[in-house]
Amino acid sequence: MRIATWNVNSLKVRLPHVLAWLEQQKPDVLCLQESKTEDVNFPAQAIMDAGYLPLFSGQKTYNGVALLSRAAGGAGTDVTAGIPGFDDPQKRVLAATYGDTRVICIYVPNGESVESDKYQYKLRWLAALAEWLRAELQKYPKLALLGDYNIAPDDRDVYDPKAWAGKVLCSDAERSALSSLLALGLTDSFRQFDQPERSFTWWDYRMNGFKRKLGMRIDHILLSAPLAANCTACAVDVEPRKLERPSDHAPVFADITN
DNA sequence: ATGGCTGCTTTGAGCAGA
Repeated sequence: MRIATWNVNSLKVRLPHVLAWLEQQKPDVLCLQESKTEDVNFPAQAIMDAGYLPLFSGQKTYNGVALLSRAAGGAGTDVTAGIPGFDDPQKRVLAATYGDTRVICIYVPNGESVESDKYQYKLRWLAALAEWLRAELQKYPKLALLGDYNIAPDDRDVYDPKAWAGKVLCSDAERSALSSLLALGLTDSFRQFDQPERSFTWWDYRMNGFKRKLGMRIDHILLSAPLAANCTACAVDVEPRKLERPSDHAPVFADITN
């Protein structure tokens, strides 16, 4: 199966790009973040017309996550929105089971800056996520955690690591929180394979960030051991970032046999 | 040089993103 993640920065604006990408890449499950769409306005019909079944948890203006799965593979089951026990009005988590694979779509808080209250919220949020995942992994040995983590794991994932040292997305506490997720038994599927230098998933709209290759790798696919063992590829597809009115993020996909 | 783009919002200046 092919699983993928894409922060679309408004599904309303990016719907044509998403439909084209589904047609071209034919993922079995695509996780979306920043749909910025209330559920009542979710473009479910257009998604279904493209041969996909949508699950969504959204709100006006900010956040919003969705899971799109190939209709032939059936709808997801055991759907969970949010982190159980973590009271949060922000719509950032959606999980569903496809066959025997648990797919969890996450939109980690940005954090704004290490001095911000939003940074503390980010760290609390990540701690709650890790606690919940510990239980999820017990229930679902085949688990994939995909999304916008808003964390660059390593200096090679940052265009200018010296300038970003200690800053939000790169701070020790954030990288430590990511390590805690990996310590649960998850693998960064992207680093299972040789990758081009300067592989990124987000580029600032300003200052021609994309053309100048000034980006960060902050969107990730983490796989539990049984899935990582059967993962045959993981890559960033930068093509949608070249389109008119692109999202500032590019999609990432992973291929898993069986 | 704290800007710069983009999307959104009881429509227009301000927030948020990263």
